[in-house]
Amino acid sequence: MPELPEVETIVQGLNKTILNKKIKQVKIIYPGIVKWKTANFIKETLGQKIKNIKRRGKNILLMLSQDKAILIHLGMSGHIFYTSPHQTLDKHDHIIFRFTSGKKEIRYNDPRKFGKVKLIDLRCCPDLDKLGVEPLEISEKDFVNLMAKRKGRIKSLLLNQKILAGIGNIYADESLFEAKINPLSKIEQISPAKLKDLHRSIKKVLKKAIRAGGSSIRTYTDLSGNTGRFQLSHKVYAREGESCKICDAKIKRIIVNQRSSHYCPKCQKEN
DNA sequence: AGCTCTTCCTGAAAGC
DNA sequence: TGCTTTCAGGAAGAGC
Repeated sequence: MPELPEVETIVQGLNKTILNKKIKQVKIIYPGIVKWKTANFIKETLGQKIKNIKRRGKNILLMLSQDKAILIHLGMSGHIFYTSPHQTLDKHDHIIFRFTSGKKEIRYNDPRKFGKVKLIDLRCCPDLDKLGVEPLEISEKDFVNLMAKRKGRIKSLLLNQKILAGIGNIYADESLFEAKINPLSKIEQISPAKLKDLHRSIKKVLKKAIRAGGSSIRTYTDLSGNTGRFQLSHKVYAREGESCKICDAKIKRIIVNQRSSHYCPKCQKEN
């Protein structure tokens, strides 16, 4: 599941490989991923230069001009590969971008087809406009104020892209463990001091994950097919039944708002 | 407003 | 062994 650190890693990789390259060919094998009329998408992107590559939440933005960009959201199982054109096509390769320079091409691969690719105008783009603040950019004060305005369970809030953009299930669980907050906790019951802990924890976890090249739980890899290393540092995610690395209690998994949540019942007491 | 359920989709894992 | 069922979850939308 590509979340902020994985997407950030991919964006860094793209900046090293396709920056300033001009799109020579766009092959759409499975049009369902492209949320735009196929012919128009090809017409609008052909001949365009990748002027910059940015991340916003879990979205990858291939900037074609000041206002125009190709937006890629990897969904659950989306991959971007930078590979030789001679490489045999995988059955889940859906889109191919070829460039006027360089020997390799970009392939969008997505077994579960939850991802999307579209051409957007940044002056008016609901996909981006609706997103909340970047968790690595928000100040402690703003974070506490943002939380204070909200009700409901802290876990759901962390997953809500309209409030904080980029955190998914892995980093929500890891951040809550780091801050010693139970995923079921109601926001209004969490003290400002604890919210400050959470703010610090989110940044710490995300930064560490970016440095580790993201988490490879099931299928995530970078552009070259290399796995990340942060899964080795996970303290709760996908560790149900295993021992807490701090207190030795057994890690529990529960469902919070349709999402599985992993936590240590001893370190993260409900208040 | 927030919670729950549903849909999209397929590979992996579990169950029989 | 091999078939069938369940589960995983990012995001959106419906209904409460």
